[in-house]
Amino acid sequence: MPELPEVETTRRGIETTVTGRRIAGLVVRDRRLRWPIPIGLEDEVAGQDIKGVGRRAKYLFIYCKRGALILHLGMSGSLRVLESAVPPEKHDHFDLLLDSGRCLRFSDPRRFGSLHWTRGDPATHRLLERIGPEPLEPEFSGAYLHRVSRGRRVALKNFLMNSHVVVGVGNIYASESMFRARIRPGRRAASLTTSEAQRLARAVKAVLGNAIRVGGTTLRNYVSADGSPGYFRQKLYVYERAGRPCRVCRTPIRRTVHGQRSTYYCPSCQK
DNA sequence: ATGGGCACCTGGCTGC
DNA sequence: TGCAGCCAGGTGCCCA
Repeated sequence: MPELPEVETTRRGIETTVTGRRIAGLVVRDRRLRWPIPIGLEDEVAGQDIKGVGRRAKYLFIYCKRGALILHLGMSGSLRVLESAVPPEKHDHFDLLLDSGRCLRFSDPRRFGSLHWTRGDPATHRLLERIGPEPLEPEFSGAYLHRVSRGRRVALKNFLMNSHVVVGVGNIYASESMFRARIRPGRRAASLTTSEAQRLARAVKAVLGNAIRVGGTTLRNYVSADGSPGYFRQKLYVYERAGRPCRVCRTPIRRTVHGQRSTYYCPSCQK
């Protein structure tokens, strides 16, 4: 479920609960996430003081005095704040217990999520050191997009989803951004003109920014940190709307596949 | 360097 | 009602 807006919503949702607290314990029930949770992490983390919560791409950071936890929600993960460590359910893989008595519970049916610990700056962690700019930062601009797309033959939608180009643009928002920029997702990246690159960068910022403002899109069973669902608070223009009329021009939305992922677009609005 | 495909996993839905 | 088949929001890695 989580794309960048959902991850940022989660970050904000846990921030005030965990900042300034001490970790009373880490309880791991299933280590088999995308990367196994290291044995002994419980001892490393217990007693650490939490300084704050950060995010880079879709990775969440819990900064501690002597290191940081690096968390990823994968495709089906969620992080919730509980008043106490009530009995866990099937996919509740670990709990971070706080000295306040509260519990930060990680749940992830598909186990594509992950938990790492680093003693250094998490931004320089092996998984993060070579990724592209944040989409909402000024560094990500039309000029940047135009420059890095020169000579690239991949479909624009895949290009947008490449974390070396820009981070945090997942499958839903890639389609939505292409629609907002009125550019066909299957075009080669190199075909972007300067004005189209400008439109596309602005579209990505607007789509992600709006989604964050309303607390994430949320399809199916995503829950934010307080457990609220937040269904469809963002209006989707093309995603999962194949065959239905375009909200702008009524032309039926088309579905295609790029890089084994569903792509949606309006054949009339997008050129 | 680039692009394409695969892998990791479970659950929900569809259609027979 | 049962079951096989297909699909799903991520992303690191391997190979040509």
